[in-house]
Amino acid sequence: MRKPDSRSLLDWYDRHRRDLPWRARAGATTDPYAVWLSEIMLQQTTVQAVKSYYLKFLTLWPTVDALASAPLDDVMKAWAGLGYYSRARNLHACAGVVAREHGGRFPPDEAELLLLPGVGPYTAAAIAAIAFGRRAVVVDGNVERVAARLFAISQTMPQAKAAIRAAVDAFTPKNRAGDFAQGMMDLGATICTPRNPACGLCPFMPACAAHASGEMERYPVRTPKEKRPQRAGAAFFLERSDGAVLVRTRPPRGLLGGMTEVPGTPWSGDFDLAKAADAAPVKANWRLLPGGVDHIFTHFALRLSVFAAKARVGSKAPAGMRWATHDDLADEAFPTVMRKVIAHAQNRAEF
DNA sequence: GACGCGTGGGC
DNA sequence: TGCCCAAGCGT
Repeated sequence: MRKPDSRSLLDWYDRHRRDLPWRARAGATTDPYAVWLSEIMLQQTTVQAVKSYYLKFLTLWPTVDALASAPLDDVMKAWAGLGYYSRARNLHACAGVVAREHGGRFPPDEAELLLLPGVGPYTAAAIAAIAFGRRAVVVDGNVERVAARLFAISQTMPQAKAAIRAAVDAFTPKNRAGDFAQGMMDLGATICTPRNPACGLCPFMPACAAHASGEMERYPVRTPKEKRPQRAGAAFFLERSDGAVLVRTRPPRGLLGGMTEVPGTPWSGDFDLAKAADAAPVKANWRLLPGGVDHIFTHFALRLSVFAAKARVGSKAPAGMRWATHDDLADEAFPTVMRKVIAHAQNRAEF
């Protein structure tokens, strides 16, 4: 079997690189702000999901100084629907640090990038390599998979991370480290995929230990996951006759931190629907709507029962809550699960 | 080092 | 359908 060669990957990248909104033309340099913004959005998130958000953010805030000057609420609203909302909070905090402490310019040094909020080992290396041309060892999920297969690393994850990183380090070229990193990621996303890898199109096929063994999908080796627990709760959809909806803001940290929600019960594994109406935020003629809302989070599945009632235009919002007017409803920082609740209630308004 | 943290798409 | 996973980070 041949030794793998970074040159063959760079040649492949020059011919097959994906055209992405945040990616500069071949040979051109990229605005570090654009690289940073895209990398934060791409954390655990698919390219397809990121594209429209990336373009929206660049339009709303073309520079890191503009983003730093924006109210956090506006950033949370613009991020709504993309998930992992602590990223949005850290994004805003990071923009502030870069604007105030670095004169509006991202530091080119990997160790300094690592100090920024929301920037971890992967993102610091990616920005250093892609935006500044520094040699850095860039290891994301794609690179892990490519390297684990190429070198048949048989330890289970995450224990294998050290060996994978060492292998990628030894394999990363001094020049074009940014293109090398993006090439490894493009290869993982389009050829060396988790299932049914297209080995016939891979520049590493003659050098790949996993391909030689015929067990490509065995790598990286993972331990099976626990079953996802189920939780349940109730949401209370109170709508005024002018279309305003009663909402509140979640605490800044934790699940859906800082996002807007319809008031409701806690979500628990032993939710009792019979007692749910006692938790309503105001006295009203609450009716339990038929059906419910199902939503899957990373670590639990949720089923929400939805109660609905009407309120007069003059009704005051209880302490800690507010009315989201009909016209502003679409712009609220609702996470997807809350958009489902609202759509469910509005679709069943006749009940 | 393990866990908490969203959402949507592919098969 | 249920499960896996996606350019990870903070605690």
